[in-house]
Amino acid sequence: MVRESGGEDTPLYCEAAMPAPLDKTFTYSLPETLRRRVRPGCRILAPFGGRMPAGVVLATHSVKPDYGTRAVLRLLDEEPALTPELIDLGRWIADYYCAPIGEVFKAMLPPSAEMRSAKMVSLTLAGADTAARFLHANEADDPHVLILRALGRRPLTLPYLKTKYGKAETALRSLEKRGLVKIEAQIKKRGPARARGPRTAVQAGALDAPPAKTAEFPRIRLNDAQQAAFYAVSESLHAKKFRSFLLQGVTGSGKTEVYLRAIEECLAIGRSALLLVPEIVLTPGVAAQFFARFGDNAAILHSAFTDAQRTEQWRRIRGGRTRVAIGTRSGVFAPLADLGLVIVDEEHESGYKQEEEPRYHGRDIAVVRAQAACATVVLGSATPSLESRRNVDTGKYTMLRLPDRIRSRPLPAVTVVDMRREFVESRQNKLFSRALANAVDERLQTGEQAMILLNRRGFSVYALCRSCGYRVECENCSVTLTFHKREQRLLCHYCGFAAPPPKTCPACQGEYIHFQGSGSEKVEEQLRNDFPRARIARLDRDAVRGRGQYEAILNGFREGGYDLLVGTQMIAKGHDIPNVTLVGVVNTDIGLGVPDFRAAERTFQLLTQVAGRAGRGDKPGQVILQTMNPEHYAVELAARQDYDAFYKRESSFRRSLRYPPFAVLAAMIVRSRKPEEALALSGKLARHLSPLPAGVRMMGPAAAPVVKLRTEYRYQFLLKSRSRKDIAAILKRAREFASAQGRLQTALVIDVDPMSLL
DNA sequence: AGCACGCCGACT
DNA sequence: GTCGGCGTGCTC
Repeated sequence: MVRESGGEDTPLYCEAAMPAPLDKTFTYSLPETLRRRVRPGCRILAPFGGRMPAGVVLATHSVKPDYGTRAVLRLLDEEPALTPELIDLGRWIADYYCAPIGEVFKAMLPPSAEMRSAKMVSLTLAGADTAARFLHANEADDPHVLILRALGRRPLTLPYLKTKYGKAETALRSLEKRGLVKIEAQIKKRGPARARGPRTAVQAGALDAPPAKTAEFPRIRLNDAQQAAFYAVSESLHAKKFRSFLLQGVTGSGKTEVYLRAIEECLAIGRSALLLVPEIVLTPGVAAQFFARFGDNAAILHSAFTDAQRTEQWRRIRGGRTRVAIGTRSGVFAPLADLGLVIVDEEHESGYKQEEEPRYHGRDIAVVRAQAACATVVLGSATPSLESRRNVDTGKYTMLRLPDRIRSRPLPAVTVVDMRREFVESRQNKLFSRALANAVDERLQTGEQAMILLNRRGFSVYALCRSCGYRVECENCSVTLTFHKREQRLLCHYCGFAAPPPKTCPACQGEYIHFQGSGSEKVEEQLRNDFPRARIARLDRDAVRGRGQYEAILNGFREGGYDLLVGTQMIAKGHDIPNVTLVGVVNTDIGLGVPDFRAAERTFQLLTQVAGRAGRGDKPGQVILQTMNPEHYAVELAARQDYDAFYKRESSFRRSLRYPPFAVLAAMIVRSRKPEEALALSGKLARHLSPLPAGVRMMGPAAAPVVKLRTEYRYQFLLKSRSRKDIAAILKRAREFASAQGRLQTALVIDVDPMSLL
């Protein structure tokens, strides 16, 4: 090991995580001016390949590497952006999830950093000469001339020139070749962003809702169960040791109030607190409630904010100006110092899992982070994930229950309608059973409201030719296109591809194209048909295109502007509308047919959740579940609102087939634009990995349920084992194999603890 | 992932 | 002859 002398505490090099899908870190030399200023956790700009991206310094040292180094160009943070605690967390994530370390650290920071470097185009001496000659030329449409003229005034960025002038790319290339301009990766003029004075998100206009006054959200007296839960959490907070709780409470049992008290207690002790919520729950209304309680001491991290707003909120946390952060998935990386409490609300929500690199689970990271910080973690849900619930059984988590709805509202009465019998008895193939139609009618008479759920977007599931059976498929994915009637187009729900609905069959020119199956849009239309006087609103991804639409529709419904609300699972999430006394589920079976071991769990959770929307006021609620599988345990037990029985039943299924939480699962997907390449590589990988250690089972390679996704063909492996160590070792070998195959690193996707197998 | 470099068809 | 397509290989 060669040590150079740089003085005791003046490092000569830094190790940095750079944004590329690579497992390694990169060593840069530090120019003299930066040697004392660059510290672990700081962001830097450094030359990397042909660009100048932002990286994160993980360590500094004076050990000369045995390869040449390039110098850090610029320091972006005088104060480290990441604490040592978060650097360790990032390293852990990269290791645990087999994720490229640079991608991990990029995901841990607000998004603006990357934008600070850009390619600059400037004139060479010869170029300046030529530009001067063209100054008064009249060839106004030649991009070469236009660009030279523009550059004659000052250097410009490449992206700017590309948007301003057509064919800029081509023109610049030839200008560069002729030595008239030079293109260099450089940083923009702007200096390192400086922290501004303290401003809350409300003041910054980050939220649409008016700043609420504290009086609007009075402190509610806790009931006995809430009190007991709060005491348990409080005790743990005071102990300042790592401890995990699972807070199980049915919808409306007052979990939020327990969270708020716990956060207050944590602040009183002098430590900071973090609350994670699923994307959909973090609306301006929720944010306002939070600000009302914690005022300027709260920061909100939400992907719906602009980059500038997110950076602003992040800086307030990092600067210690706020001790409470509320955020969605990536909020788990909030740079709070001295963290005492982490709460994960609706911990079972799949939205906590990031479905792109790095594929981490926000809830699981929350627990790991809490452990490292000696903090208390509270996972809350009405329908806990099997993983979390099992951790109670094994003693890792302490269970806290809130069994009652506050003010003792009764649980709704649930009816299961067997749609097979319905057809036999009514001889009609209708979307709504007689029971549901009658129940809706009743609500319209009494002025009460109803929610109708069909968990699928669009109008119909596919366009089918009556003559030859051809079904219109996506150009990029191996799935059928969904018909969206209002927009009059066929849409791919996987990649967004859109096509006009064909008038005749593309395969046989047949004239009878039939739109088969039903989505939320058709439910809406059918309701308008059957109940012409009802005022109907729809809530799904298509209806909430613009900012604030979600809230607008929901508020309209809450305020009585509509009688019926139709929608996908979006209508099932966290909101309280007292006048709703009926919830109808048109087709409970949609999720059950999915080839995924979590199908039953997801169905149970959705049905339980949506059923909880009925009768939250003083009026009792009614729930009608239409199904072809009335005997399926997910349907039956959701109808009985019996979580414990579901947990038992589902556990025995998972145990016998060795699925999580009784085994560790990892998915590997080999992908390529060429189907034969994907197939060949997956075969090679399988051979490379065998023989597997005892106790590890590998399923596949097999075509992924959606073989072709976004123009790529995918073959899937599933690894199952009791031993996480064994799985990790295999994944490591798989990655090394992929690297050794050349440019194929990104051809292998690894998903540790996958939530979805599509 | 970007991005540069390099080697082959169809245009001025 | 050049332009520009995208296969190949690398990034301290």
